[in-house]
Amino acid sequence: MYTMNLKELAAHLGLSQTTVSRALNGYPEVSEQTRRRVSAAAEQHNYRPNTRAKGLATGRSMAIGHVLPMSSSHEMVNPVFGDFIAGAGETYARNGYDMVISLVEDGDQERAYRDLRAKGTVDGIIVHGPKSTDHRIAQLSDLGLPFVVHGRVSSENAPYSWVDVNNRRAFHRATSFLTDLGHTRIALLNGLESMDFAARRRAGYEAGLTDAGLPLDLDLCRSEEMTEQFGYDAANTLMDMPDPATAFLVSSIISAVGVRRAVQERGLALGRDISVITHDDELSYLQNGSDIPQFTATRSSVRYAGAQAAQLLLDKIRNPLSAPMNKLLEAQLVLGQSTGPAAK
Amino acid sequence: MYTMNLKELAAHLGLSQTTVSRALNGYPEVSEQTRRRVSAAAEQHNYRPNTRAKGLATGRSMAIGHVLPMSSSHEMVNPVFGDFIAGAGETYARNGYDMVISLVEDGDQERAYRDLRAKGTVDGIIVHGPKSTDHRIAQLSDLGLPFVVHGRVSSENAPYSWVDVNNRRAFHRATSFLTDLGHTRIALLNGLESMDFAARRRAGYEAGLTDAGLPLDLDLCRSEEMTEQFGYDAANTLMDMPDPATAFLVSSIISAVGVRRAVQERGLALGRDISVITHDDELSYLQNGSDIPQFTATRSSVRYAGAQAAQLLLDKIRNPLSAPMNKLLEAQLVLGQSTGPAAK
DNA sequence: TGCCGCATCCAAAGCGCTTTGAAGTGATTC
DNA sequence: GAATCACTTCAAAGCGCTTTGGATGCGGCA
Repeated sequence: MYTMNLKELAAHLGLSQTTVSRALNGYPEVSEQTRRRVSAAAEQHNYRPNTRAKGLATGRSMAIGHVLPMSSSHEMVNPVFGDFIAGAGETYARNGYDMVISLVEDGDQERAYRDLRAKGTVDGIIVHGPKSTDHRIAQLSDLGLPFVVHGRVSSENAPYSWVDVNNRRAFHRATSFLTDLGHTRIALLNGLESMDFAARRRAGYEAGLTDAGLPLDLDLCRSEEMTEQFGYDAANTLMDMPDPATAFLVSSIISAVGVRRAVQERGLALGRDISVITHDDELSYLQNGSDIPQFTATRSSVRYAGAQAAQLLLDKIRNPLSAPMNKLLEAQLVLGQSTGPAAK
Repeated sequence: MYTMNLKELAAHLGLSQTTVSRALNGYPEVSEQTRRRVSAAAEQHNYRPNTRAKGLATGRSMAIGHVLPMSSSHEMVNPVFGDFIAGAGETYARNGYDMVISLVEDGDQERAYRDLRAKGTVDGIIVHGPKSTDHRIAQLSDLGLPFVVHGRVSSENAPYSWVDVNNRRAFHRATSFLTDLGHTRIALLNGLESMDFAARRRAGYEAGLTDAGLPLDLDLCRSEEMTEQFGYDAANTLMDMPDPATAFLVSSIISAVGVRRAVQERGLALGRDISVITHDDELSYLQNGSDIPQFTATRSSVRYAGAQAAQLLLDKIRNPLSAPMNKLLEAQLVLGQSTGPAAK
């Protein structure tokens, strides 16, 4: 299919490129009449300005980069990512931005950011999977490339933009809820605790135990990639202990599904024999029940977080001198069918 | 951080832009000595050619577009997408390509492709979620933009490039496996049957029934977005029928998890009271057991499919005149713990 | 009549790169 | 010594757009 460019369109209209460009970009120094004529012709010939040429001229790429760390050992794309970009993508689309995804190995992170910056591929980036100690923040600040972090970095005390869930409070509340129900053997099935979010959840969990005067038992704490299999295996191990867990606090609904499998396989019932609270990102394909939530959960839409992060980033790009902005989302504690009083 | 451009680098070296450009791009008409000198300087100053400028000059964008249809009713990003792009992304990275994602509403599809083409954002695209009847193929062929389909389009008889799983055969075999075990009430929990892959699975299922001389009972066939909740609800309904299903053939491990939940909630056991076979895309976060597969399954790595599709597309871009290429992946039928002989 | 201001429009430069066509330099050949 | 050649290097054009700094024409005003 043939595609017209500005020069040809201008020639076709008997106008200069300048005028056509201005007409299409809504500049005032062009009469309403010609603007309409230009618009009509552009529409008819299906003219779209070439992104690269436009970008070269304006110095902006109208694209946002998402950098996903993948440790070379287990190259997984977290399922919450899908819903996150669904939210972000909608915001981008509304504002005429494209979304480019980079899957980067842990070692190459630094280079990846430099490249993105030097090559000018994107106008800003969203940082995924921040760790408790993460040099990327400092590095990105140096680079002068606008960015927003999905999550936070505890080690970083200079200000930067982020969108995060109040993970600590969520898990604190969840733990307290379980201790109030009389549970004393509460297991924590957490994500990798090098990840910032997981460390915060851990802290919330510990605070909850402390509130109830319960000791921290490291045997009850597991920390791994949050797969279904992890939930299953960990639950089995923990229920087989001499002094077994009676409640599980789980970092992802995916692992919670694994816990449920282990529980049900033993002929036990969730909410009666074993209590489970999970964090629920409101994944579209793995919803927590329809009417009554299946799991009691700390709920926070990751899709919404994506939309928010995208918006913050676009604002930052529009106004580069603005101070870093933060958004702390509170998770709801929703009551489901997976929790109940501890057996006597 | 300061970034150098070609002009400055050339000036710094006391060479022309031509020579520097050629040195860096490996052209022969430059002496080894100067090439080394140039490379060293480029490395030292962290020079990366600007993507947009390079693209403008070469006419290529070094980016691949992934277009995800999202019906406006339920805007879901399929979880298999994550693993697919993990596979594709690796191939792109190795070849210096970027990956840009477009989330497009069903109505805007046509326009989205025109735009992508006219704006020159990408050199080729991967088409996701093809339907049995899908005009996008014809349209893309018209556009002259290289593309590869993840899946196929039954309505299309002109050749085009695709990567697909042999869904029909996989579900045929799975059905036969169940009938061989003596099951006569086999339910099909399928994806939306407007989707091509789902239609093919349906056909395989029907062929399997026919082979065994079993009638097609439409009450046993469900077709929806493949969520966990769908599996749960459908399983409950089908087990409550007067002449209930004793086996389930499920299109996604996510829905299979829902089926399992329904089964276990009733105190029934998978593989003994109820048989389940699911399709298993080998999702990294939802693996089908570790040593012994939990579910008997038709298995095919969607991550691998992503890598293959990407490779086909890059080949096509490199050699635009080549004939369309296809890759039909055979699913393995792996035996797990979720199937057993029908109860007498 | 002459001048100014306003509303429109335009030519040309520039964004950072690749690539064409040509030129400079020795070394080699007759 | 001139002509040829291979090897390096370069100046400049061009990719498709935006934007600067004029031009042009017209009515209004003194």
